[in-house]
Amino acid sequence: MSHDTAPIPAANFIRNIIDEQNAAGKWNGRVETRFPPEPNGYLHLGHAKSIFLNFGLARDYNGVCHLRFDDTNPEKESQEYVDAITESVKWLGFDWGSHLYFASNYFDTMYACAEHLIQAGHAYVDSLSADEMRTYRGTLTEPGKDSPYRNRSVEENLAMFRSMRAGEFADGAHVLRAKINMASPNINLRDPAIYRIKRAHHHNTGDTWCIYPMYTYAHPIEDAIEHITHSICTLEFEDQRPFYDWLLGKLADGGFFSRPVPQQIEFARLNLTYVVLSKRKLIQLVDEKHVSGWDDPRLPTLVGARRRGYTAEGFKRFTDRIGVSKSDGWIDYSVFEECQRDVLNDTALRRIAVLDPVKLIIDNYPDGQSEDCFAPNHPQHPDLGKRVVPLSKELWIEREDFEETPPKGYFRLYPPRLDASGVMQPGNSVRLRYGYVVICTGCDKDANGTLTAVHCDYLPDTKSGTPGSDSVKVKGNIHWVSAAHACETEVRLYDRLFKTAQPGQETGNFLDDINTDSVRVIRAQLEPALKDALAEDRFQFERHGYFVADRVDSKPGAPVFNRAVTLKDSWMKAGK
RNA sequence: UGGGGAGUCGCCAAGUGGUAAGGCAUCGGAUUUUGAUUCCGACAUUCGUAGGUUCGAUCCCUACCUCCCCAGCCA
Repeated sequence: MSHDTAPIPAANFIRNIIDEQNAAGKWNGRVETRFPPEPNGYLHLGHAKSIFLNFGLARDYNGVCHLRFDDTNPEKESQEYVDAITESVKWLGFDWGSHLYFASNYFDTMYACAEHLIQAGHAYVDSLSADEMRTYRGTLTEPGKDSPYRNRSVEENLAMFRSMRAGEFADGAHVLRAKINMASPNINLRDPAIYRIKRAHHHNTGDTWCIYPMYTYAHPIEDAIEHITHSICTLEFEDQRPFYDWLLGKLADGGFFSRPVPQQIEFARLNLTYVVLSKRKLIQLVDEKHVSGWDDPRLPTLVGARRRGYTAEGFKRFTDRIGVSKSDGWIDYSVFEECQRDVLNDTALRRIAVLDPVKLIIDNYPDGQSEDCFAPNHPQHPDLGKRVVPLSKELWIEREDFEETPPKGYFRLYPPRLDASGVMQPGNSVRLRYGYVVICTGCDKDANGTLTAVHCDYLPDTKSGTPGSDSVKVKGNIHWVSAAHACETEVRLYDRLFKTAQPGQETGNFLDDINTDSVRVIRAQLEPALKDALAEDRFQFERHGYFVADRVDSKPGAPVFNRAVTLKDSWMKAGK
C-alpha cells in the first residue's frame, strides 16, 4: 500500500465508535470493513471517499478491508464493470489481499436463510402485483394494510418459494417478503420484499438462478458471512438499519450467524461542486457523447481522473482534508484541485512548455549560434539534478508575456514608450529563465495588427549561473524554448465540464449547464527533454500547471499532454 | 408536522458540563530566477433560534426554525 506513512488520522465519529468498542472488548480488537460496489458502472470521486474510509480504517486498526461486488441485480451488472472497479481500487493504492468477494457466491446461503425465515414464520410469499403492493404499503402518513396472502401457512410458503426457485412462475408473479409490520412508521419495515423472480443472465452465476435477493436482504447476510465488524454505508441507508438488525437478529437466533453480528454505520456521502456524481447522469454523459467515454479526463470517474493526471496520493490528501461526519455539505471542487496541486508540486519534475507561442527574436544574438542553459528539475529538490535547455537567437515565448500597452503592475515584456511627461522610456527587462536578461526593443505586427514577433536585446553578462549574473535585477521571469530545438505536440487544456456549482439546479436539467468550452486542444512548443516523456509521466510546465502524458494517446517519442490542473495565479485572479 | 438524520468561522471539522482544536479559503508581511512553492502573522466573547436547569451550557431539558433521506419486485 502506498499510503502507509499516513500521520495519525483525525478523530471522527466512526473512529470514536471503534475506540469505544475496543475499550469494551466488543470485537476483541478486530476491525473488518468492506468496500461493496455494485458492478453496474464506473467508480467516481464519491466512491473514493468510501474507499479511503473503509481501507483506511482497516489499515489504521490493523484490520482488513474486503473488496466485495454487490451483484444481486443481474440486469445491470457486467464483468466490464468488475474489471474497471478492480483496477481503480488498485490504482488508488489499496490491496484487499485474498479478500475479493462476490455477493452472488453467497446465493446458496441466502436461499437457505430465506427458507429458515419462512419456517420460523418471518417471511411469506406474496402474490400481489407490484402496483398492488405499492397501494397496500400505505404512505408516509398512513399505515399500510396486510396483504391477503400474508397469512399463508408455512407449508404453502415453503412450497411456493421452492417453486419460485424452480422456475415455475413467471417473472414478477410472486415475491418473498419479510413479515414484520405493515403499520410501521418506518416504511422499510412494512414487509419489505426480499426475493424477486427475474430471469436474467448473471455475470457470475450464469443461469443458475431465476430468483434473486434484494439488496436490503442480501447485504446484511454478506456482511455476516464475511464477519464484517463495521458495515459502513451512506446516510440514505439509515432507515434501513432497523431491518438490517432485525434480519441478522433472526438469523443469529436461527444459528446461521454468531453474535455480535455486524453493525451498520452511516456517513455523509460526498457532494462536490461543478461535477455530477450520480450514476444515471454519468451514463447519460457517456451515452449521449457529451464526453469521449468513461475515461474522459473531464469526468469525475476514477478512470477519468487518472487520465487527467490526478494522483492517488492527491485523493488521499483530499479525503483526509474533508473528513468524515454525518452532516451533508458541499465541498468546492477547488479543494480537490488544491490537494492535487499539493502533491504534484512536491513530486512533478519541472519542464518548459510554451502553450500559445509567439516568436521572441534576440536581435543582438549571433545568427546560427546556440548554447546550453541548465534548468533544475525541481527547485525544492536539487538532488533531482538539472537538464540542458538550448538557447538560440529565435525563441518561442507566451503571447501573454508581452503587452504593447501593459496594464498597471504588469512586469513582463513591453516595448519602449512615452512616459507621462512625454519622455521616451526604454522597454522592459525580464529574465529568460535559466538564461539571460533581455530588454524589449519592439515588436512586429501583420496587416491585421496581430502580433507576429517580439524583439529584444540580451545582456551577455547576465547568464544564469555565471558570476555576477544577477547584477541586473528584474522583476519578471519568463519561460521560453528555442524555436530551432523545440518539439511541437498536442496538448489538451481541460476545464470544468460544468459551468455552475450545482449542475441543473436552476433549470432542472444538468445538461443545460455543460461548459461548451471544457477542452481546448492546442499545438504547443515544448523543450526537447519532453519528447521522450512516457505515458503517465507527470510534469509541472513552469508557470502553467501540472500536465500528464496521456496514457491512451501518447506514443513512444510522441507524447500527448493533458492538463490536470493549473498553478495558482494571483495575478490573473486579481483580474489583470 | 409519519419515521429517520443533520445544524460549531466563507468551506470542511474536533470538542459534548468548566469557559471554542485543526485544516482549507481569505487578508497582511518575509523569502523566491515559476505573479508558483515555502515561511511568519491575523482570522468564532461564540456554537440554528427562544426559553429553562446549573456557580457555570456548544454540551443537559423544553419548544420552535432550517436542510437532507424514506412510499423500487434498484442499490
